[in-house]
Amino acid sequence: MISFSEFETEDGSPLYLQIIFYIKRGLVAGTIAHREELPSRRVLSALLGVNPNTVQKAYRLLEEEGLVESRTGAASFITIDEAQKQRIKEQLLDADLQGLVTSMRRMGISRDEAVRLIEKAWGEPT
Amino acid sequence: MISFSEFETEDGSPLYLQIIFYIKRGLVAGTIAHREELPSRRVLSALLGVNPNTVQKAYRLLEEEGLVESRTGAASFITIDEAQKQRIKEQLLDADLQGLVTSMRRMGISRDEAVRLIEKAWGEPT
Amino acid sequence: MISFSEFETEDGSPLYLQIIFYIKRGLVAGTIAHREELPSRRVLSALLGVNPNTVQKAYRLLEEEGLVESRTGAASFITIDEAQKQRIKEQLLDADLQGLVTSMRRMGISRDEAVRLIEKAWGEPT
Amino acid sequence: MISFSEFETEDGSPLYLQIIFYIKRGLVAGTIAHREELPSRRVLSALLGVNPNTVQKAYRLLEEEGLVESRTGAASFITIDEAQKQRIKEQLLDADLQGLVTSMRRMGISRDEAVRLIEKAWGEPT
DNA sequence: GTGGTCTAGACCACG
DNA sequence: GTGGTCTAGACCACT
Repeated sequence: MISFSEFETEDGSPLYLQIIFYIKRGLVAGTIAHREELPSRRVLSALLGVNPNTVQKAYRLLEEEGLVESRTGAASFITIDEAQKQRIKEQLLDADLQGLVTSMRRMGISRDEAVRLIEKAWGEPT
Repeated sequence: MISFSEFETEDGSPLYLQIIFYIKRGLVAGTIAHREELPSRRVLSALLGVNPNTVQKAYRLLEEEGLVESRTGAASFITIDEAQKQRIKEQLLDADLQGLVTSMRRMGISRDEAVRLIEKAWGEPT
Repeated sequence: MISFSEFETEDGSPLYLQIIFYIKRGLVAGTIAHREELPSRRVLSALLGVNPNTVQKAYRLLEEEGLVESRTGAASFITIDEAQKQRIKEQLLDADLQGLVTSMRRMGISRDEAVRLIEKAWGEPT
Repeated sequence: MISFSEFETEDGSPLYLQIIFYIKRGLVAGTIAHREELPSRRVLSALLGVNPNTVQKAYRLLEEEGLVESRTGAASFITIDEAQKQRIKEQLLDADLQGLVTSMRRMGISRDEAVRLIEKAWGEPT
C-alpha cells in the first residue's frame, strides 16, 4: 500500500495535481511499484485532510493516463512499465529544471552560484 | 520602460503571479530599477495576450506590497530600495530551491546527480 | 429562503448595490429574518439575469458588514440583531429622504406639493 | 450665466449624469432659463473640481437631447420650450417618486409614516 | 449541490 | 493616453 506520510500540501497549485505529482515521483523513485495498491478514496481523503472528490479527480486522471487501474468493488492499483517510468521521469525533471534555470538566470545568478545554492539547500550529500 | 520580451507564459500557475514573479526577478537582477516605468495595462495585456484586468491585478498586488506606485491618469512605476531587494531575493530563492530539492529527493535523485542535471540544463557556464 | 420575486432592476446604479439594498430593506421590514437562507449564487443570478459574480460581490460585501455568513459548500444565511436593524433603517431612510428633498427643492417644489405628489404616487394609503 | 454654487457631488452615480440632472432641475424650477449661457467647460470643471472631459460629456449629451446649443468660438446656451420643460419635470419627478415609494414600501413603512418622515426631513415648510 | 478564485471585456474619471 | 470599477463566465475545492 502506497504511503502518503511525507505528503505536504504546497503552494497555490491545484490539490489534485499535487497528489498526481506525488505519486508520479514515487513511481520514478521506485518507492511505488507496479501492482501496488492505492489507498481508497475515503482513506486517502481522510489522511490528507482533503475532500474525497479531490482524490477521486486525481485517481481518474491517473487512470486516463494509464497509470492506475480500477475495478468496481476492489482496490485501485498501479500499472506501469519501464518505458512509462522513463518518460515520466524526463517530464518531471524537465519541468523542475527548466523552471529553476529560467528563474535563476532571470535573477542574474551564475551557474556556479546556482550549484552552490542547491548544494547548500540540499544539506547532507544524500 | 520595463521590457517583457523574455516573458513566456508557463504551466498552470496563475497568470497574474507569473507577471509578479517576472517583475520581482528583474528587480533582484537589477535589470528593473527604482523609478522605472511599467508598461500600461493595455500595452502589457496586448503584449502578453491576456486581459487588462489580469495585468492590473498583478500591478495592484505589487502596489500593496509597496513595490509599485500608481496614480490615475499617469503611468505606474517601480519603487524599491536595497533592503526590499534583498528580502525579495531570499523569498524567490527559497521558493525555487525548496521546491526543487523536495521534488528531486522524492524522485530518488542524489545530490551529485542533481548538480549534474542542473549544470547540463544550464548549458554554457554563464 | 429569501424571495426575490419583487426585485426589479433599476436605473444606472450598480447591480450589486441594488441587490444589497433590496436585502437590507427586507431586513428592516422584517420580511427577511435572522438565520434565513439566501438563494445560492447560481440560483439568484439565474433569477435576476445577472452574472453569478455580481451576486457574489453583493453577498461578500454584506458579509464584510456582518449581515451574512458564508461557508464553502453550504448555503449563506443572514445574521442580524435589533441594533443592526435599527442602524440600517436609519441609513436607508436618510439616503432616501435626503435625495428626494434635495432634488425636489432644486426643482422649485414646495413641501406641501411634495407631500401631495408622494401621496398620489403611493396610491392607496397602505 | 448659470450658477453652480449649490452643486455638490453625491453618491456613486456618474459625475456627468449628476451635472445633467443639476441643470435639468434648474430648468424645471425656472432658475435656468431659455437662452441662458452655460459656463465654459474649463470654467465649470475648475468650479466643480472635476475633469474638463467630464463636463464636456455632460454638455454633449444635453446637446444631443436638444437642450443645449453650441457654436464654435461662442458660449453654449440653453434652448428649451414649455413642452420640453413639462416633459423633463415629469421624468425627474417620476424617477424620484417611484424610487422613494418602492424603497419605503419594501421597508414596511406606511403612507402616513412616509409623509411624516418627509415633512420632518424637509424642515421649514418652504 | 455550495462558495472561492482566476480570467475576461466594457465603461468611467482623469492627465 | 492613464488607472479604477462593474459585469461576466469558467474552474477549483468542499458538503
